[in-house]
Amino acid sequence: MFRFNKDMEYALISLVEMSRQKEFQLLSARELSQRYAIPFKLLARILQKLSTDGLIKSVKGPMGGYRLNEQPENIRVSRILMAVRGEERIADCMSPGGDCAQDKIGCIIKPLIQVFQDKWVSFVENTTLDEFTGSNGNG
Amino acid sequence: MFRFNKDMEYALISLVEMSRQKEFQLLSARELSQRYAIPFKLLARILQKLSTDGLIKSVKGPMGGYRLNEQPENIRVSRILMAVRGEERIADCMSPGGDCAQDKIGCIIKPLIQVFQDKWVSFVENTTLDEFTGSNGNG
DNA sequence: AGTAATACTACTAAATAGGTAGTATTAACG
DNA sequence: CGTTAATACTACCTATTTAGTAGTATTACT
Repeated sequence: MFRFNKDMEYALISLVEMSRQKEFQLLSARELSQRYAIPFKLLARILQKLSTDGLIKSVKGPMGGYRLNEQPENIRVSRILMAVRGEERIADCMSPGGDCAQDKIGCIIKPLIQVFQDKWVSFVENTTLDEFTGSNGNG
Repeated sequence: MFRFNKDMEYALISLVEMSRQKEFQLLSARELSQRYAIPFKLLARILQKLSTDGLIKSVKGPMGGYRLNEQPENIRVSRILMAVRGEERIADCMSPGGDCAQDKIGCIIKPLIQVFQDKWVSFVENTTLDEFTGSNGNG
């Protein structure tokens, strides 16, 4: 819980790598897959999601590949999450149809969850890719 | 991903309910389980974790139950997470042994993940139970 | 035509989350 | 002192989600 899953990790790796490419230069799924030992088909599927969203541009055929379709400073983490995962709620409690913890009065933890939800959204909206393209860890 | 799971929901419900009790008054797992239609044994197990942690105090025997062992304003969400789930990392990338996305230089997304991790920790450290004991939603 | 790339969909395996069951321990109460 | 109602602990099972695999279609460079 509260973890980046592999899909998100792979998407982030790909986007950071693309942000390091020269402008208009393409990066193929095969190249990325080999460089980071990511299963090829799995990675391809994720890149296709990013492409469908418009975050990256795809070029088919030999010499094809992907490149960023936005400036890194305009790529919000919220958008990456949306492209990879679609709409998501922070708890069942927040669902519209509502698998909600009801007593006779109402959902007792909804106010709490709402505070979390709001802060979380604000965080992912205000964090962009360019914050991370600088120095490299060695983990 | 990035969701409260049921264990956390049940823990939050229980703690908010206990914070509404009169001082030293006990609330039993059975009562909570019935009030919110939470499976009894499952809830009991979670309450035992909170009790082991010291967040709540347990009293055995007939007329027994649980009560808060701390003031709501001193109960940080980080502590509830720790009690229920134990130590957790925001991504495999942050593990010490490190299932990390390595290229030849180092882990390419570690700086990014670290920013998230830090902000997340600061958030759960600075959010306490008393922020939520006020008005009730009707979810 | 051959090949190397993306696009799409179905399926399978592994891991996690959610729930069930049974037994032990404790303490109030008649 | 036995019954009962509570917590404590552990093992197990099921459902859902995550992660990975496979195959085929499409596109475009050579």
